[in-house]
Amino acid sequence: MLGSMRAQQKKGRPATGGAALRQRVTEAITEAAFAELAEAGYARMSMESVARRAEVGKAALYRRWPSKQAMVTELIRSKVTDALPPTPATGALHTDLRELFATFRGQLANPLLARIAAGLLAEASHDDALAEGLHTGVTAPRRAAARAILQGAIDRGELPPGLDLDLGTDLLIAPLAFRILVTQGRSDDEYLETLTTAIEAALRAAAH
Amino acid sequence: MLGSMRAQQKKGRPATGGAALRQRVTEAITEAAFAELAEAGYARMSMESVARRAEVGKAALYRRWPSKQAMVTELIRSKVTDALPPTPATGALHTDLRELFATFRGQLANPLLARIAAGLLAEASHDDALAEGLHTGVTAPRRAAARAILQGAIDRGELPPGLDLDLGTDLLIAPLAFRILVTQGRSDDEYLETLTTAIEAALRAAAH
DNA sequence: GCATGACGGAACGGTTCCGTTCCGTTCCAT
DNA sequence: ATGGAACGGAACGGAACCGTTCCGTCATGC
Repeated sequence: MLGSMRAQQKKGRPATGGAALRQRVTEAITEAAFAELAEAGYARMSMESVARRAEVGKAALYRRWPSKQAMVTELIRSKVTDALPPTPATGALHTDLRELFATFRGQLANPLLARIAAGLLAEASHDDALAEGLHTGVTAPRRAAARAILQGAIDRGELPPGLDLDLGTDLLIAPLAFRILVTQGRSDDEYLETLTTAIEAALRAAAH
Repeated sequence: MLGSMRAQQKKGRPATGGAALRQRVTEAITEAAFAELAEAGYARMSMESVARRAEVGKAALYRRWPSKQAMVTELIRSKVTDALPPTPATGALHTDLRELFATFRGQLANPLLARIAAGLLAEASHDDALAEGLHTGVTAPRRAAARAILQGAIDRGELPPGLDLDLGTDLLIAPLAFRILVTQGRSDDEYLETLTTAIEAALRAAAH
């Protein structure tokens, strides 16, 4: 998981025994890094503030990652791939949608992650490695899940075969993401139900 | 327009005549600032790089604005309020929507603005003044325009009175903004037409 | 035509940050 | 027990940046 954590077993070294990176320290750094990332954003976050918050020497950071960028991208990647994307298959479009929305809401509800997410999306424009990591780790699997739901509904005849899949996928992601990340309005169960009904109607109409 | 541009007419000063801030310099700074903002984002943009790009002394910047933050917020505000929000009133929901989407697309199509927009949204989380400026200058008028269209359609009986106006407004903004700013997919006339039809259907279904 | 003040350029002090290096201490596998 | 390595803490060089100040030059409005 931590790229630079390998024990650096030099060639003829006896390596009689010794100390290993302590997990408590790694956890403290991780938690502090996410907190700082949420409060300040990537550009304003400093390795010094992370170390201070974690009550850790800065050297402990650089013992684990070679740079600030490496640390952040790796933390994001592991955090995000932990929360695997869902692929509901209830057999009916309405309930599939409802479940998908509930899962998205659950993942975005964490205000820490929500604040970080907006910043990372912007940061990705100026950082190709980060953009790539976000795409394969976050965007792509979620779009794939959304697409699978649509394709299933088409196969069952619940949606027209001419459905614009790109537009359809946008409709499954954009309104909810927008509401939670930008508008920051309520997204309770009643809202989710209305949204589900509305998007279902939109999908049926979104054909060429 | 430029907050600190006032002539500083001290009390008894004769102010016999003299030099004024040269417009060419102001224009060069403005253009350079937007370019740097798009390439680097707010946090990475430096006053030095703006001055360098504009082929201008750094003092010329501080003669106009008291700080980096003041410069950026004021530039954004003036740029954005120049492009006034539209309020289509064609008398029919479908054409109103279509016109609104076309206007949004026109405003977001500028790739310079698009890159800046995502960065500013993220920045706003950490900068209350910027958030306030964006809300009153950008978000609020656009949401008001969207709401007006919906209310008109309700009054004409084209949409149910029970329509969730918050959700409806989201639906008018989120999918298109998401596609242009995040997905960066095509948004040609055919897409806009399909989107219009889909959202129209969603609105009719988005009632309590 | 003449004073006023903006101009480009350069330098500066002060701050912040990155990434490295060095301590003396503490943990841990052997 | 013992030794190797990670630990917290501190300091460092180097770089970047903000905002200010000072120049000699040059455009402009009275």
